[in-house]
Amino acid sequence: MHFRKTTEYAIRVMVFLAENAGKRFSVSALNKTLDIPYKYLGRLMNQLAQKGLLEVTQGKYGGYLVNADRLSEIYLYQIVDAVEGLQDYDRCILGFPQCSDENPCALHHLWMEQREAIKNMLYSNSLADLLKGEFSRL
Amino acid sequence: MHFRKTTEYAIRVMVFLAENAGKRFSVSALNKTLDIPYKYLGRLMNQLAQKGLLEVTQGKYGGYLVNADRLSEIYLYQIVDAVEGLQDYDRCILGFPQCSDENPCALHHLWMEQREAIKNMLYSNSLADLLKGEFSRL
DNA sequence: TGTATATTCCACCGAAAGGTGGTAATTAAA
DNA sequence: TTTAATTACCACCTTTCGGTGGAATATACA
Repeated sequence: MHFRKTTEYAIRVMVFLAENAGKRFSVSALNKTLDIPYKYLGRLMNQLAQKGLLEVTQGKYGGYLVNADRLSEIYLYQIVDAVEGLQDYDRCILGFPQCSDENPCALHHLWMEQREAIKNMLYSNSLADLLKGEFSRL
Repeated sequence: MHFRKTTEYAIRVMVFLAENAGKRFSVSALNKTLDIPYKYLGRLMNQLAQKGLLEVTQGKYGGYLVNADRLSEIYLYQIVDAVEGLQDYDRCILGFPQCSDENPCALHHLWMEQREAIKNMLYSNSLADLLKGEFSRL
């Protein structure tokens, strides 16, 4: 049970940029401080920028940044969605396509609880919440 | 956020054998009813048998079974451990090696809650609990 | 003891995730 | 207008996971 490594990277970068909101960082700067492979990070940053999760400027002195006034609009689920998608959170843990509340598999209720709790965590916490250290629950 | 496919397969088989405790099934029988690739399943069954999670007899009319009186001794965490290991449940969600309760990353407390809840689910529910549909929490 | 039906074991194949290399395009500023 | 620093893009490499093929081994029973 784990997030993809790429998702881990994405959250790491976004949290870092949130902590340094408004400042612009090049890929090589991020690479040095965050210990994420340079080239792979470059591709990831591009992906996050295209999803609108951060702002990018090209050319010399260019780089990536997150604006301070956007921190409360960027939720964890958006980061996860941008890199690995959210499909997993609607899937039967045993992979039974017919599994549902009405026709539950042996782990359905048990798993639903966990899955919904995680979903809730992802949907109710923005970057701003993380920085404050005051976490939200729906 | 998901279990490996192999873990899904393992839980699926174990739950099925639990529901049919005491009966012996060949790989091809399991393959037909559980929709898991024949050859891959064979390897998985062998692995589960070696971990002591089920009993196997070789040769004609051989196959795999779980004894009814062992259902309350086999916990979900053992199945997960047998196939993908339990390392993930002690890892920082951002991959920071120095992350701890004293020196938490921005998601530490939030993530700990979820992680511990899942751990708790895995450690407190046996196959017997699943069949009864009466789930346990520590 | 021969045969059919099993598991076991080993090597390989294929797809997906993670990671690298090279070059083109973009831009600030000397 | 040239140069340096940067992102963007494309193709490829490596590792891991999921999956397959085939032969060796075990065993019930006719």
